[in-house]
Amino acid sequence: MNAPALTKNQALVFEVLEKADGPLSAYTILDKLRDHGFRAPLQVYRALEKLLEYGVVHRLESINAFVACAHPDQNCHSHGIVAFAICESCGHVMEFHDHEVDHRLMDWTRGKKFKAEKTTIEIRGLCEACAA
Amino acid sequence: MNAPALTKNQALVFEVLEKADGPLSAYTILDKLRDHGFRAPLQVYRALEKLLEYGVVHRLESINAFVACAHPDQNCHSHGIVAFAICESCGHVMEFHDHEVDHRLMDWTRGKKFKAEKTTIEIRGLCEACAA
DNA sequence: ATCGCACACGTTATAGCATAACGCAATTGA
DNA sequence: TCAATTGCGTTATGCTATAACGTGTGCGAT
Ligand SMILES: [Zn+2]
Ligand SMILES: [Zn+2]
Ligand SMILES: [Zn+2]
Ligand SMILES: [Zn+2]
Repeated sequence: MNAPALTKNQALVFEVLEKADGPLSAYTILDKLRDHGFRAPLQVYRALEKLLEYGVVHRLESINAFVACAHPDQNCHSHGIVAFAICESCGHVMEFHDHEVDHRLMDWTRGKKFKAEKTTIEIRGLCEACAA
Repeated sequence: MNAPALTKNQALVFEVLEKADGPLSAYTILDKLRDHGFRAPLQVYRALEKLLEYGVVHRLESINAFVACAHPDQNCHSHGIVAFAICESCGHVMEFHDHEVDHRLMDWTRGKKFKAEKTTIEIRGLCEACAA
């Protein structure tokens, strides 16, 4: 899915996520956009839905939060499963891809004839700075 | 963490999960236990907290639900990361382990000096029966 | 024995996350 | 022009999870 021009609301939500130094919940985004006229959660969720579809934002399932894609130039959807390491202390997120992991999981699903649609890989723990 | 004898509430919650043929939300569990005196979400969440700690129940982050461990005899905590394939049509869950995947993720975290505490791997899609 | 502590439990209230359902306006394409 | 699509705003609601308080019970230390 390639990203068409963003609408006003989509651009606002995306900008907030890009500027943030970590993942944000939908309601946190809402609060940051009240000055721009946002009043209701749906305004955020609807924008997020599109941004996720375009692949420019990722959802972190294990913490109910959203983060701008760390690889804006590439197309995340095109190079396999996206994995995240989430620091539970400072909140920073590292996004990475590992084709070998993709391969192993694909092997498993093929063996089980399971049709994978969306795979979540999230490692929670402490980043180097916080573990010290 | 080895499981000590379960308390009454813990046993009731575990029994519900074991008998279910798929993951259940905490509130669904609550409803199933109203006849046994359960009245409030906390009764379920407190039991789940312990069952998760003992490793006999897993939490599916991507669907906010809980499932009994599929390997009751083994100790899931002892053989690496637990991965799940979740059918979005029939709700069935397959639990598996792949040491090669564990290895790759561990390699990555070591390289980044990230101290992993808990890793989530969840594949959502369609099981063989439902994909047909 | 009784004090202190840990733990499970019950209850009420609240916080946090997400969507349903309605209507309106602008765009597009037949 | 008409119908279909898409985005938007608003209100209301539903689902998920925890805070805060108090009770009772078991158990080891004094
Ligand atoms: Zn990305
Ligand atoms: Zn950190
Ligand atoms: Zn297990
Ligand atoms: Zn299925």
